[in-house]
Amino acid sequence: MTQIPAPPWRKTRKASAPRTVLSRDLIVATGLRLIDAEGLDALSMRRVAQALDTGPASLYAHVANKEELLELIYDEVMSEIRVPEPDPERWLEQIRELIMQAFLVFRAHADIARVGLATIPTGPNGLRVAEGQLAIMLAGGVPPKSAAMMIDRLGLYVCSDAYEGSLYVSRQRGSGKELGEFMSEFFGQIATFYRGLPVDRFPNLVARIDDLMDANGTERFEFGLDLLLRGLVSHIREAGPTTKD
Amino acid sequence: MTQIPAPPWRKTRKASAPRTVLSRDLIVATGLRLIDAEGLDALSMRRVAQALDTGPASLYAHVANKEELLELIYDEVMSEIRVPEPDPERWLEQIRELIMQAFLVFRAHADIARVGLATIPTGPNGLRVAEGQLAIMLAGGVPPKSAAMMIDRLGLYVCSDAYEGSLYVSRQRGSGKELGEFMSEFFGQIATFYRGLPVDRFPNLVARIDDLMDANGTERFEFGLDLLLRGLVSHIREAGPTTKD
DNA sequence: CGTATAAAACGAACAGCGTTCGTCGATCAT
DNA sequence: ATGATCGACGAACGCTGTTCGTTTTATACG
Repeated sequence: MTQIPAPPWRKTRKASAPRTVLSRDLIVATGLRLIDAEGLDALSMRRVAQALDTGPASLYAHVANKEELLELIYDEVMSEIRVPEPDPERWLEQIRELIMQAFLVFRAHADIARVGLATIPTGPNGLRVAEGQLAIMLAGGVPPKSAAMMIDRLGLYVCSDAYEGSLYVSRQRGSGKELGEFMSEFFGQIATFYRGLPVDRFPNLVARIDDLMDANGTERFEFGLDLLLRGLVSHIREAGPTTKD
Repeated sequence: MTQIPAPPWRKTRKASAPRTVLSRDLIVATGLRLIDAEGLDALSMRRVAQALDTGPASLYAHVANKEELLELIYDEVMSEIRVPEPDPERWLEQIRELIMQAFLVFRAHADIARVGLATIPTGPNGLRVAEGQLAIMLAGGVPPKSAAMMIDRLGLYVCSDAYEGSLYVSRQRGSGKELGEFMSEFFGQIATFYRGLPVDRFPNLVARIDDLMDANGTERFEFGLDLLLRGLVSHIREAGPTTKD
């Protein structure tokens, strides 16, 4: 909902700040900074309050509870996603690029995807991105019902993949090691585990360990995204591309 | 020195109360029962211990920590999934049926999918299911690397969808209402919210609310699964179905 | 049969969590 | 100047996962 900002000519008194000046935006920004720096697990109301040099109770004047704070932070992250003007000729590429962009944004703010997975987007930026996807697909001639479903599935896919990725980051954070070292060590252990499995019960797993292990996160994500988009095209072809609503 | 009589508050021997016999399996079974009955959020080490008429510390003799307990419960749930003997002619249907079966199992034990999403499967049943998928796809002529990726993506998809579904169950549980009533009320609120959005900023969302809202969980899941499988077939056709490893 | 030893069970406690309550102090309209 | 309103905040509640040190039990052995 578009809300009218306070007219700047209204008395800006404020100046004298005897108490610390809290605000919703400041709390959200601080929360996001903490998540980026220390991870979602480290984000507690107490921690945010501490970073703002106050007590936890003070936050509740601006934010209903932790869940609302997380949703606000999530929407703040979504603001980084840019949606293009729909081009009917390039709708498929546009969707692919949009989703890849979202993937990269979630990667950058690793842990925040855990929040998105648990939330129906109602913030301005979440709505903006959904509207953008829908506009692109409708412009490209995707049947409305399929487009609506697709938004849902793509959103789930992006968030869930980023979520999975964030778990490794969490573990790495807990281990204290550097990321590259942690990753190779971790996957080395997994590979060793798989290699030690009884061949009679898991012949294919053991035989294909290298195939199971060698793709990195981005490759896996793009593979799945490619499947979903190929599938959509195939689905449209079959159902008829010019279905009326 | 006068003999001090035994202080009456000193231990009274406790009578002969045969200690409860704990075991890993019993703890896991109890944990699963509690999750089904009260939800994952209600599962604490204290709650499990209480159900077994003991203290939380007693559990740690059989289970390393809460995470390990959850993984054991998760694998226990996976034991309900049956994998068929690979039939090269029917590989695609077999995969589809297997994934749908997993979907239904996760639905039945609502909250457990949250654990699966956070875990690389290393339990016997997780491995069994993965081996089964791989066997079916390899028998069907899917290139090994694609099959390996597919296992990963399908697992992520099933868990993430079930996870999302479990969130509604959690909220319903918290609200105290009956499931059907809660669902229709909840989605009614969402629809109302979307309908109230400013049309100038979100024209397509507002115009397509019914398309966005009307599919139920199972339809959405099958839609996405269909996309992934269509995409796989398309991918194989393009890359060549008989690629050597 | 009595006793030593290892394993399991356990009570209590620690540090941390989200959230609420009641109070205090500052700002603003009158 | 004064009363009302609202943000800031200290303290507390009930909960969490986990650990420590101790007690109790079952088993092995002389």
